[in-house]
Amino acid sequence: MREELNRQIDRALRGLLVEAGDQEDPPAFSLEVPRQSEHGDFSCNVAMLLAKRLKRKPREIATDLVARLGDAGGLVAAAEVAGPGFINIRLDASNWQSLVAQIIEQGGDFGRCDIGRGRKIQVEFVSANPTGPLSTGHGRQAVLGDCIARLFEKAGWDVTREYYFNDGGRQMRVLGESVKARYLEHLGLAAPPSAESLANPESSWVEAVDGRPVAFPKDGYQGDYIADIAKALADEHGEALVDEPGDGLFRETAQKEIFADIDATLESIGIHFDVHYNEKSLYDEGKLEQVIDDLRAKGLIYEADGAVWLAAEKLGFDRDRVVIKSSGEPTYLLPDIAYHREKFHRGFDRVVDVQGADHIEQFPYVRDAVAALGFDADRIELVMHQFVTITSDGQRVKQSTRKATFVTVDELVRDVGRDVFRFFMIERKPEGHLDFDLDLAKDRNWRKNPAYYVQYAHARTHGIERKAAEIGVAMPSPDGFDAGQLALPEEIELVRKLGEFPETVRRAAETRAPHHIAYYLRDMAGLWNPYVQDGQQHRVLSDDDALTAARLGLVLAVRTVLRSGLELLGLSAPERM
RNA sequence: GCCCCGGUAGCUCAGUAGGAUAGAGCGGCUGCCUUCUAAGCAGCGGGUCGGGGGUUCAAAUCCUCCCCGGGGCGCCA
Repeated sequence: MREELNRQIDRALRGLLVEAGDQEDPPAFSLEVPRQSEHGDFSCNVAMLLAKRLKRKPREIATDLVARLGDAGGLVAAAEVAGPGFINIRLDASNWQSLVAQIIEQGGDFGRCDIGRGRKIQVEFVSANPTGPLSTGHGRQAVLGDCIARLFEKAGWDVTREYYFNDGGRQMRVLGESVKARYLEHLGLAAPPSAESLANPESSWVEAVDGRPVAFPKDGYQGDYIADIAKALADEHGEALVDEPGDGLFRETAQKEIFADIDATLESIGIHFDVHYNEKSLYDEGKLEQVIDDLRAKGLIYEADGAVWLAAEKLGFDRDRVVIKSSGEPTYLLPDIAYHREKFHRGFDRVVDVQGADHIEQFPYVRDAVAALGFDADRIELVMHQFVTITSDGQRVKQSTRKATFVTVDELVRDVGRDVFRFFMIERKPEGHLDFDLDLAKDRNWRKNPAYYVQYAHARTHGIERKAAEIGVAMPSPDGFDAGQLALPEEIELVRKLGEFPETVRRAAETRAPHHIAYYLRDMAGLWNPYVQDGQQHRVLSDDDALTAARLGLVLAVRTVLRSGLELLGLSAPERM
């Protein structure tokens, strides 16, 4: 509809330019849905854009264009000049009415597009190290990444959801040390600190427990889950593991169990990954050495102070970065570069990294290093998101990762349920802070809680269908009603909103911003709920068979779009509530 | 000091390929239950779009300077 209108305006425009003796191409004008419906279905700004070029008054140009548009026929019901030179266009109502049948016919495909043309895109998200339960920040990222992936699927991309599994490096060693410390403590063998602990500079921290000194790693993980794992190991093996290094069985057990928990958490909010990519495999397959060699060949690697450096200044950064520490261990940067190069080797046309704001600084190094290795850096995109705060009773709920007093995804999901969790996490634009209103999220009142409000709008379509069945009225087929019956302003309004869905999906996909879908759904529900509620004015089920059929068609169209939208956010679309 | 992100109604936030009278939810106030779910709906009140300059026919939106908040600037990840 929009495209057709665009063509017609373009044709009128070219005619006008030819007559004016102007050889240039017409300007790129906008054709938007005005805020106020009194301004018509579409509004065009082209006359104002041309004013200077043609040295004529905008309103004059607009008037000429409207005259030329007159021949359009069929599509346009009325076009008028307004304000400083807008051309406001009202479409013939039949255009909107026929949309209802189209939506029903297309079903879940309404809103789908083929921007991706089947190309391969990878969305990497969560990628949390298996050192503890998922925090709310991870939860936000999980929902965000998943919704972005859903949008890409809707836009015709072949999507791979990927979790980069950090199982190499120091962090996992500290995890193992932490478990071992708790293991010794549990067996009453913790004091004094073991020789191994004291010999290791990373394990020299001594913590007082019940007045006794206990060896515990510096920056160790203090959560109860560590003690639980330790206890399970003690129960199973007794004192047999006293001489086992922290980096061995302790680390492996902790990693496995914690990851299983993470997986279960993600499962509980409906998130699945296609690939779990192991950092360790990059080590095992020699990818790190390859990257070093290739970067060295480009003159971007040098040695100094016993470490290996990336000459980042040559790439325009303000300082160089260590990629292999003097200890011989790579920093996170090296495997990251290797990993991202692998993404291209694996054939992805486009790569999207979803990351928290704390990682933002690192991204350019990875991207530009991969670019230096000969890949198109524009094909790597970053979606950055800020963190989550939890508010209850007007107060911030205090969170500390170090003390392991943070609110976990599990706790939140237990309190508010999966659908509300997802909706609240996706409702804000990624780059802004997200304030999770726990009281509102817990509120079962559908009027207040926006997640329920949208779901309830969907459930209402089924409520009407149930009522129809009761009185023996069948739901119509796409060609089984005359949509011309839908003539009330609020009905046209509803259909117009339905018509915006494809454009909304496209925009959300292109800008990687799923919150647009959440807002669209609230708007849609905000039109539909009142329509249903105010049934004195326009009951769907009435004595007028033709009108009833048309309104039931509207019910089906609304349901189709609401369900598609909920699906894009990964929410259920309940039939009754 | 440098880099990134925010600053829009009492609160939480939409709105940036420049468009007309800046929107929503929550909270507040006032109404509506013989109804396809009142777990709902209608209405009212609420604003120097952080501030100053600039570009433009037109700026919340673009440029610039400043203020405030968050994050980051490691041989941590």
